[in-house]
Amino acid sequence: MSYEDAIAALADPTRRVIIDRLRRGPLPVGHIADGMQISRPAVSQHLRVLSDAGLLTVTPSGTKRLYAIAPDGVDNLRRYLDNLWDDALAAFARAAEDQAKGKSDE
Amino acid sequence: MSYEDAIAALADPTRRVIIDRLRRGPLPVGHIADGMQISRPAVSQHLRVLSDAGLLTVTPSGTKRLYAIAPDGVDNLRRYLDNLWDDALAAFARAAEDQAKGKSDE
DNA sequence: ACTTTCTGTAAGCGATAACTTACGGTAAGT
DNA sequence: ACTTACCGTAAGTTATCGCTTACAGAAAGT
Repeated sequence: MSYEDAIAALADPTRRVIIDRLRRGPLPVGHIADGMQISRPAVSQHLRVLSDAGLLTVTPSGTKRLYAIAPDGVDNLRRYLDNLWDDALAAFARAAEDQAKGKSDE
Repeated sequence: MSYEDAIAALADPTRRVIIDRLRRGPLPVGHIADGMQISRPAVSQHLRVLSDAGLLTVTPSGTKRLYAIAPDGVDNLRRYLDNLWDDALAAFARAAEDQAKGKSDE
């Protein structure tokens, strides 16, 4: 749910591959695992992590389970980075000013 | 340098604490480590990871070394998430449409 | 009812990551 | 020249993570 879990989930390359496969739309587990170099249970475990992080939603459809990217989860992380971006720019500008005035540090 | 390294670096809670301490401006290593519950060498190791990921810049100043957030590095990650956000929204809208038409999956 | 399909979970193993202490090295002050 | 302050790196340990195989369960078809 929190952006902390989301960024931890997206830190894994394999999970980003899974996310990439869901960019076009929802897919069942088997279809996601097809062509991947890891076992299907491994994919299931990754899907669990992504779901717990609020990045995916699940909708059962018969025996299949459709996974889809949850926009809200992505937005959480996006806002964190936007905030960090703003602060970084402000600090950068301030440091440039201070250096022009001759101050080096605190 | 790449957003992959950046997201892996920011996945660690301790490294996010370090980033938070640099939001107001550049700081030397000792000042960053003060008040933290891990040793100073541990902080140094984290700073190395963040630097390698392109999230920090280093400017030697006497015996001290000033670390600062690199806006470019943050922006890399920001763009990745903006892209993912766009795709997620489009896929979400398409899935809602498809469901309205009665299609369940592929 | 039985089989098939699709999926989640448990147990166990190997690799990696984060931490510690100890050491080395550079810049400034006396 | 010597000391002090500040910092990075090496070596070693412990915990966590990602993977595999094996098993269990639910839904649909025959």
